[in-house]
Amino acid sequence: MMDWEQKTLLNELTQGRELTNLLRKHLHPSSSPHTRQALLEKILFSYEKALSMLNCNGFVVEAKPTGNTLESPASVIANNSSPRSEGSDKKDVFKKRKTSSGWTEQIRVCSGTSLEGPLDDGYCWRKYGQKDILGSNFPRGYYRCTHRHSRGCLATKQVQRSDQDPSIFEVKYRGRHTCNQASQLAAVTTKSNHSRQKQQLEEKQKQSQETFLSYGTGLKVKTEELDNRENIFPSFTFPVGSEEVDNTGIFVNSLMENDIMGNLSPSFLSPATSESNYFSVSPCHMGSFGNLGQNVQTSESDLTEIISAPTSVTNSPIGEYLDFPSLDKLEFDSSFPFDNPEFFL
DNA sequence: TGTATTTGACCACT
DNA sequence: AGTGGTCAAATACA
Repeated sequence: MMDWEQKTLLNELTQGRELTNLLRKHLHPSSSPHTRQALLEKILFSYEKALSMLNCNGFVVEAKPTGNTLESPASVIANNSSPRSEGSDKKDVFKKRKTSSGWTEQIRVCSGTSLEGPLDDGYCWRKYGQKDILGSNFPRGYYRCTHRHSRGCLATKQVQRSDQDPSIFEVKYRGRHTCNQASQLAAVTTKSNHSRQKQQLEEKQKQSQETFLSYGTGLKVKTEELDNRENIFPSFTFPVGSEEVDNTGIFVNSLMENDIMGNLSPSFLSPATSESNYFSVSPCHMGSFGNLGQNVQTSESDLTEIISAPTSVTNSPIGEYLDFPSLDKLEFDSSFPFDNPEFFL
């Protein structure tokens, strides 16, 4: 009997296949390029989500030996080989202990004088565990996305209060949020007026800014070193055919929402100093707090703001990721092996 | 009553 | 064997 993850995986793959067939029908020159691009993004998202699920469940999709993957490249083994599933009446789940190398992001949040706990980072988290950690005065809380089951979102995070400064919460993010990508893509495909999007976003930012202010001052976020950055983009692919700026915007939009906004939740933070890994919260992006939930759409213009942040962030992992949207300047050789499956691994 | 949190137990990893 | 991550039943809460 299939569990929900398998169903979700199957659905994503099936959807990818159907969308690919649909795209094939739209390859006719008379078809709208926007439609093709939208279909392409949906296909990419479906496969991205499926691959993400596989990565998080003990499969290794990465073909390249990176030395930082969760498992060796040779261990492309299905999770049903787990000892726990053998001769056990417990639920057939794969429970693999995650090592530090599996973390995709480490963020330190200081909520100033408030000791109420870490800030809402814009996503809905559900606590599923708490553990006393050796050498730490405070227990570590384990959270996963509220929409893990309903939308197959595999994002998780750990929150632990700092021993040195109890007002500091160390937040480690893992996995990407896929729970809001569908609505995001739908919004992109149905909206062509970006200025209107920006206007709507600004309104939301304005409304939620008051909420942010209630959190107090002194918020800072520190990005830690990423042990294996390929986990952030486990199957990163370039957009195919960037003949239009809008198309690239769609790509950036979806990718940012999926990977940056998911893995690096406080990605709306702007760099505070050029030499520090600390990020101060820029009020202009704080609209993301509290209401950047599953259905909030991030406009291209807003993303551009984030992306075009000073290059000083290149010292940080976030900065490096924020640099990638300059892909819109990339040009692909017509001989680029898109038909080579290895490229997509 | 549905949803979120707590918490002890289980299990993988080192 | 110790430690940390996750599960799931019990409990709390709106």
